[in-house]
Amino acid sequence: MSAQTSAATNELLLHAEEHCTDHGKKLTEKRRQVLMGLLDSKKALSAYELTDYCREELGYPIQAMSVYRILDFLESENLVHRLNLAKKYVACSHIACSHEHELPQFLICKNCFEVQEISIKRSVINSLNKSVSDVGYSMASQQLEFDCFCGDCSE
Amino acid sequence: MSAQTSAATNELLLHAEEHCTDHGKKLTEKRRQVLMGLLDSKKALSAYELTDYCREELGYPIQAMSVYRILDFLESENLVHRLNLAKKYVACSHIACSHEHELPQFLICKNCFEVQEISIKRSVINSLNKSVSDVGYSMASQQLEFDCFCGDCSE
DNA sequence: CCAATAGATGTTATGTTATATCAAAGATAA
DNA sequence: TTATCTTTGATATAACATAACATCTATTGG
Repeated sequence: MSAQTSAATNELLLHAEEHCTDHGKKLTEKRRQVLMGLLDSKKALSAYELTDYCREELGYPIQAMSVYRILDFLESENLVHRLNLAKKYVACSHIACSHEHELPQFLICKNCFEVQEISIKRSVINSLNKSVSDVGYSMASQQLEFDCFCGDCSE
Repeated sequence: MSAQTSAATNELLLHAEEHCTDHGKKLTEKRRQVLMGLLDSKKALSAYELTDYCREELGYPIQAMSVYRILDFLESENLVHRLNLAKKYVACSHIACSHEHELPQFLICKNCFEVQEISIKRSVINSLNKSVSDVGYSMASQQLEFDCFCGDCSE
């Protein structure tokens, strides 16, 4: 539909659809459009930016409320990650992978909101968990987020 | 003024005042009140919660706008930390320390917003920085925040 | 001491992110 | 095909945050 929507994006959307049906869920048209928006965008988008992007760039008008609901759904299906620090959302970079992946860590450029999904060494994560449990706490999630500057935006 | 304001809090307020004057800044009455609110509270507070706390618990009415400005000031003086993940604020736990401290890391209980300020081992931080620079990024801040559960709130 | 100035706070408006609620539309199943 | 469940629309509101300008207060130079 959209000029921006590449063959690669369509390939990923097929994977996402299969992923959903495998779980007895449906990748409806609207859900597809929101995911397409995130896949086509090269950076993290807020829910409201995503409504604009869908409407203006993809030609799919959608309401912010629906976007929030759909993001919740996509996140529950592990197709999308919510970045709490940036208050933005990104498509999972492993949609096409069939295997289970480790929990993701995200580097978010504070300037341009480009997002890099990385895997930190298990030993480092374990050290972190140790520091946390030493004071009687436990990690609520192993999904870590770090405010960064990307190569282009480094001062 | 307030029943809750302990001798320990007053001691810390004196340190804070001295700290400000050393930098040619003033810990005004309102700034003092906001800091007192954070010191008296055992958990992280949002700016709006802080206005309520100051008014209801300490008897100092203050507007949310002023609280935001004052929090900016107190943060610039390193007397207060802004927790981006929780969107809340805490008094620095090292106000009474005269020495320079390492950059802080925070464990924030997702349930009750109790905050634990810890120091993660330098080697772990270095490993993290390495993982980040490996993909061409750089950390925007070494102040790390982790969503956790405290001992009481652990499932 | 007083006027000029800088700094702090008051006040109002608005922007951004997110949730709650109920109605309508669409899909699924008995 | 009617009943039910899921999805989406629509509206309202909450929570968090900043912008802009007015007013008040403290400081300082004359």
